[in-house]
Amino acid sequence: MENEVISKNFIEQMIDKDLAEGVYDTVHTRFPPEPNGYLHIGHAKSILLNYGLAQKYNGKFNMRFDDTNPTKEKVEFVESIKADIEWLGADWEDRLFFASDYFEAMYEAAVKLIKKGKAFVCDLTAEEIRSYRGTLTEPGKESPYRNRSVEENLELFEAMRAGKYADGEKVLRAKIDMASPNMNMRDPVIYRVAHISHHNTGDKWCIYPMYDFAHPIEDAIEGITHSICTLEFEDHRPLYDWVVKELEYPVPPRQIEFAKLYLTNVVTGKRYIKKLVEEGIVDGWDDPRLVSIAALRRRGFTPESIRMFVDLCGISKSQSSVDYAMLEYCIREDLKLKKPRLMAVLDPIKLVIDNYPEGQVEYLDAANNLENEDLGSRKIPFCRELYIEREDFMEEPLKKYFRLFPGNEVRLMHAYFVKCESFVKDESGRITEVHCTYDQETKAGSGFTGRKVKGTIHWVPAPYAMTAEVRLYENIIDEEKGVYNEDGSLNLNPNSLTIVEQAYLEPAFEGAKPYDSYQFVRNGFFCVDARDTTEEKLVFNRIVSLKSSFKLPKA
RNA sequence: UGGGCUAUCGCCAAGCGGUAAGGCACAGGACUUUGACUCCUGCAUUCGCUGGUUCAAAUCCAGCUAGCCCAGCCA
Repeated sequence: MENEVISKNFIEQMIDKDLAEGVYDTVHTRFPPEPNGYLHIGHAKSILLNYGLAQKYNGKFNMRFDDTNPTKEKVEFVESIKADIEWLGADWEDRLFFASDYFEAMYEAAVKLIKKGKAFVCDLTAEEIRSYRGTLTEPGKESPYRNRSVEENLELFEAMRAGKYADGEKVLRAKIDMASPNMNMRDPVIYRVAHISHHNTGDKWCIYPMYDFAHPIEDAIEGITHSICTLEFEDHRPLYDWVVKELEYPVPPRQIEFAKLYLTNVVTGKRYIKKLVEEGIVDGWDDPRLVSIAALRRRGFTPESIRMFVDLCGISKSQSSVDYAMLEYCIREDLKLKKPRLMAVLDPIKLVIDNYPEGQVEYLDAANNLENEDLGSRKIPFCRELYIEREDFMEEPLKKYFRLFPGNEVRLMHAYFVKCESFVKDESGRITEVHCTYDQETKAGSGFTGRKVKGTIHWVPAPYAMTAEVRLYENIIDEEKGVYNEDGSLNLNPNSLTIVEQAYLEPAFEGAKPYDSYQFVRNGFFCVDARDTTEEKLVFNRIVSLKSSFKLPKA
């Protein structure tokens, strides 16, 4: 079947090389988010990449919260992150870790550096450290505290831990090179004082390690072989390697960077999403217009579709922005064969079948999905009065329009051929009713071949139709102007607000559950809203529209 | 002459010295219980630019250009 050769991405090539050269004899990856917000589509790429690599190489995948800065972290976020990752299908088995559980080991590691003369306690203020650091083009200068004795450093560091200093009073710094062209190597701060309660360790600590120091230690402790992160950490790799080397870990992990996932016309920055949420422009982290995992789930995207998407995007080091259409393609592709195709009329117009006996009802058998018989079938009541889509009737047809117009015959999906005889307008000229006659011979499935019809339209039985709200979300970013304005602010699309339509549905929707996704014939893919649906009221969010090559000109 | 990274179709992305994969999007056509789906067909004489090496370069070398990242006691 699938005989296409999927070439390996550059990370897999590096791993192959490592394995071949015996640098590592296994593959161990991890996903290390800081619990300071919700996960979005970009994180999904990283999660699936790391988890996928572990699977491909028969290795292991760890889940680890990188919680070394208590000022930004919350348990609320660790719970949501765990839920999102599970939903995506990445399995960390019994390996759920917290960086904060390694604080003691990190403290010991810092002591080791001090003893080696590779770290010192610095009394400079934050501003002084900044000015001593130099600039991008000029080297920095050494701190006056740089040459304290090992003994003094040890004593001071212990006092830092004991809480003898206020926030900002002292820091521990690595002793590397103030003249390095790489800013990260100019004696980076590796421990700071912060008298604040930590979500995991409480008040046990008042000093916290910095990312650059903590991360390599976390990886080494867990036996991570390939520590995969995004491009902005490329400049940090020399420091990562320095820490791992000075601490003398027998099998040092390797950091590999890849490009973040950006989507066109979508806000992916955590900062901006937070702003949208706080200003009430969207109604929460799971607002369907966002691309957080929670939002995508609420909108009806499946884990499978997201995995397919991430797969399709590929892994590289070039900064890129993937077309939103690719995401839509993935959900269409995943749902089209596994979800029922049901009929719903979003903008109704009444259709009366004049030669169909008043009061008569027959239950037609309709396949749930013509392409997938496994989905079975349902019975739809058919009667004299139906609703059809307003755009499926034209008083004066455009060329190549083959739906309903005076004198034309079309098929009612799953039912009969119907021929338009007349129509009714109100005072304002708006069409209110279309009158047809049907041909009993032409019942769907009867094998009738007498004549053909160019168009087929969907419908709903008027007396039996259920009503529901359908929300059509527009992209929150203006598609033409792009994401940002010239001043760097977000370029919001005023039309992104929910457009609510009162839809008429077949009775089959009875019992629909939150997160259920459906195909509405010709209207696209919809998901039962998880937040706003009640027992009396069904609300659907549109996941994606179907493609349609015949577009009616706009009025 | 600060450092690091990246540049292949509108958007992703293979390619690793032997003469430009694939997907999305788009455009035609066939089919159709909807114009969806499916199925065909088309879509880079050219790889940021300029030179050089070679029988042969997107792939090697040199020089340019453009974009992204770095001066948190954030991650």
